[in-house]
Amino acid sequence: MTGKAYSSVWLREPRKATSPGRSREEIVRAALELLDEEGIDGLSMRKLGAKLSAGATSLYWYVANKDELLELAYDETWGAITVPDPEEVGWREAASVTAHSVRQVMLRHPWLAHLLGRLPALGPNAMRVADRMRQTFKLAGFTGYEVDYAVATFTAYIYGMTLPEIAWNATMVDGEYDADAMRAQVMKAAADFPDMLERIDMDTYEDPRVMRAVAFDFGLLSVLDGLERRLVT
Amino acid sequence: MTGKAYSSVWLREPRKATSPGRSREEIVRAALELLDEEGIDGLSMRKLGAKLSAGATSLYWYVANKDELLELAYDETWGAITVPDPEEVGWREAASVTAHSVRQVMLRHPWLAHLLGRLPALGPNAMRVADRMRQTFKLAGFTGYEVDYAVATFTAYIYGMTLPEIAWNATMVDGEYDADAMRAQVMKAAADFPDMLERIDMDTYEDPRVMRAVAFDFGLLSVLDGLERRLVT
DNA sequence: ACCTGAACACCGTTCAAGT
DNA sequence: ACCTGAACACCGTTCAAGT
Repeated sequence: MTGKAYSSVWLREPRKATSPGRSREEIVRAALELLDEEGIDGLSMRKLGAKLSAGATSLYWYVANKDELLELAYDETWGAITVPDPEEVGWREAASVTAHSVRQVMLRHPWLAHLLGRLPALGPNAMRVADRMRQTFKLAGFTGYEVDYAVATFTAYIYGMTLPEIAWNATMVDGEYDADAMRAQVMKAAADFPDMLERIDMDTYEDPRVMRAVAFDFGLLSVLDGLERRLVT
Repeated sequence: MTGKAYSSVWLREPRKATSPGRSREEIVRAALELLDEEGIDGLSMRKLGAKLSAGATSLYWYVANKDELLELAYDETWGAITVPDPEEVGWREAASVTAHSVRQVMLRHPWLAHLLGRLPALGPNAMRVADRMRQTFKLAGFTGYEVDYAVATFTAYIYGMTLPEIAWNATMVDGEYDADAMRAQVMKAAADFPDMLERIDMDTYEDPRVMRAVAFDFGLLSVLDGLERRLVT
């Protein structure tokens, strides 16, 4: 039992770029547009083909399947992330800027939420970011496996915090909800839990955007403090 | 523009349970089996219908659509989570046990990864867990909005850490990969990043399960320490 | 009150056939 | 080397019709 090799776009040679016809870049760019405009369900091979005035199945010449295409689009978004050089700004500042940048990019491309737990991130852009993160936490003083643990904890926080935010935006903002109706209904759901009700009584639904941002900073501070504490003991 | 009301299974009255025919519980149970056995793509209304020796469309009598069914299955899994009473064991112990319990349940139902960022969690079981978590962090000393921030940070960490673990399991274990081939291929992907290569040179792929568990505890300790630090300042 | 089958409007992917 | 259309095996959901 040799097992089948793990497969990913990045581990295969791309079609060599010849001049005529379509190109992989063109296809990925169009896919990104479709994803940003219509979300994860808005991207189908047929629609993408149509957008490029091609048959849906022509795309399979450039890309093995839809997942490969998503991997390419995925990595593209990693390219937009700012990771300052920790040597220049210090590790805490570098980590903080990175965290906010990842959050912003995720909020700008909500369809990323559907890919994060599903596709490997082995593309060059994702690698670049991962490498910089490692440097950041090494500079902080972590060594050996602890560098990985620190990076994992840090990114886990960012993902875990931003994912529900995306979900919220999707159901609330896009769903053009009625704030008061929503509030009443959540109260009903929380009816048996006095502690939950108490919370809802606060002005929770006032300005969710600001709330979310404040919460993010609060948690980020906590996580960085907690990681720093590992260094002194 | 009044906006459409936010909708969720929990906010509608269920069909009243009459004796004959199928029941919502029966359907949800069958759906859970299908999800656990075949994953998120294994659940289709047609397959589920067949499993219950019914026409696929019969299910629409009990459930408005597939998402509602998923919401019900989703909440069912929250029922399996252990949340100790913080008054009895102390807030740090309660938080720690809860974190490990959530991770275990997620690993046992990997399809949860696809729902976490997508569906609201307003079911009774999810509410129970959320309520207990709030109590835990209130006991720790948080007040007002900070209770929410602390809970959000805590759960963000758990989700963010476990999600990639599920993804890893899905591609690696289920894909019955060849460890050495995998290793070589990731090296190729990381070729331009000396820092990444250095990491791969360590015995990273030795026993991922243990590594993951250690990493989880490391991060959990950090997050709880970081949150605790918010209380003293 | 509950269940059905047919039908609609979609999917991703394969493949033989074209240029 | 690149593109095509037809075809296969699926989807979720609606709805008129049955009992």
